[in-house]
Amino acid sequence: MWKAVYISPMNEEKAAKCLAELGSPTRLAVFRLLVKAGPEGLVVGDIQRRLKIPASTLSHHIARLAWAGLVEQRRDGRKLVCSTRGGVMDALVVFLTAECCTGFADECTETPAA
Amino acid sequence: MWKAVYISPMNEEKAAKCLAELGSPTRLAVFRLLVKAGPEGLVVGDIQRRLKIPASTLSHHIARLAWAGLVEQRRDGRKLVCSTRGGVMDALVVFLTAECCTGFADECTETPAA
DNA sequence: ACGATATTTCTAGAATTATCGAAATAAAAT
DNA sequence: ATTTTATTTCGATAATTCTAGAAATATCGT
Repeated sequence: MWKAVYISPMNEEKAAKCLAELGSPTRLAVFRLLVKAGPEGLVVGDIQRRLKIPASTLSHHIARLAWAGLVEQRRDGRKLVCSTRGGVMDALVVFLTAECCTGFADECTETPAA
Repeated sequence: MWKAVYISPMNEEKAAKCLAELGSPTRLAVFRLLVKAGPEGLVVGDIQRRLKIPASTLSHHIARLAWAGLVEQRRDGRKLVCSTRGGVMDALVVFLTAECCTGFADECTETPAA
């Protein structure tokens, strides 16, 4: 089955921004949790309980993911639901595939045996 | 045409490392130059001339890319040839696609019209 | 209005990173 | 041997980022 999806525009600058933000192990963990959670997202407190990091630290990291456009937040009462922003990660993957992959993967120095 | 390629193993920790290193605009630019250059690679001095950054700064960034396993260097006389390490970027893209993409790209908040 | 809950903002110290000139190293050319 | 070319390592400074406690804000339930 095929599906038409909108991939948000990506360029080198935006890509670097996304890559840098995802480059923090903590933020990558947060982001992966949100991906698994799907469009319904996760409440900040749930993320905190799962990753066991102080609220202020987590808030900082979520803010950065949001700043990079990777995550969005919507308020639901006193809870803040976080979810990934559709299309951005897809765009990043498309960008990396087109601009940063060689297609020469088998010229790798690391052998499958190793 | 299909081609069998070896994709080096990837995990969250390694992915974060690669993402962080590629997250620097300068390093992303270096890496893209090397991708375009292909398996033959580029001499450090050539990269320096193209990007116009001081040698010591460039050396630092290349060292980080190498540390993350994204780039390798081989000596050719007094020149150092840099090239991307095959399979790593491919592995990163595979990882991101499998672990960080939702498949819900069209739930994007940003409309194509905008 | 008050207390409880959810989350952010403020603040600051510690750690990391970026930048680049100067000195050091390595290999080639003379 | 000395000089020239190519690149790295060193060292110092500036800037950024991480971390987390304390205080502030916002919302809900009573």
